[in-house]
Amino acid sequence: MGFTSDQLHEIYHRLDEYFGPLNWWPAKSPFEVIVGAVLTQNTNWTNVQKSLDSLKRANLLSYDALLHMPEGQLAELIRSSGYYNLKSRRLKNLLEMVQAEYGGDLSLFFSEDPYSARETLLRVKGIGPETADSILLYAGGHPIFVVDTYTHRILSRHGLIPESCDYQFIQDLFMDNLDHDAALFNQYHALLVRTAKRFCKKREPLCDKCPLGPLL
DNA sequence: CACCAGGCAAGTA
DNA sequence: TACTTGCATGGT
Repeated sequence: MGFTSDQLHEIYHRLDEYFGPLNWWPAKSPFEVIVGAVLTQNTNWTNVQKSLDSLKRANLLSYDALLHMPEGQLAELIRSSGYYNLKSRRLKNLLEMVQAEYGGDLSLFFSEDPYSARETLLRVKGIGPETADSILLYAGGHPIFVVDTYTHRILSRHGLIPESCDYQFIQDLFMDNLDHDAALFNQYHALLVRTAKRFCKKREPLCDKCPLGPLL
């Protein structure tokens, strides 16, 4: 396919000029980013924010509090995020891994080589590629590109990739053609999400107001 | 009322 | 390997 690194750079520059800096997941602790990354699986962020507020209001948004909290109590506190039983278990799986393998030291975990850390995250039940990569990029500051349904939708709707390509293919597309720069990957992913929400909604045709243009 | 939202794992053939 | 289904709340 005629997909060049020039096109990936062009997309970035058009969106960056249109939206400006989006400053995603700013001023939050790595721990809070991790919790949010699990809670937001297939779920609107406003629902996740309610859960984070509940935890914070109860003074329970901390590594030790969540690690030791009964699974059922955690489920109640994150109820608004949906799939709360599942996500309670998934959060605990993640914290228990950090406890067992890094003695509960998150910064030690993030000091690992990002590709090793990614394999470790993917071994945790409930942590898939998008959640793992969000944690590595937005909590760990590692230059790992995050792919999501929006990324897939924008590229496929503009005819740049086949509908059928998988997570790894799309991630490789970005990581093989862009500098491995965490700030760039952060902003690029945020731009794609913003663009999809405004101009590339599900079950709608190609939008002629998209800053990428109908043809790119 | 139907549909969507920053997924993932388990089951089926 | 390639589909399908369960998980669940809250906003539009």
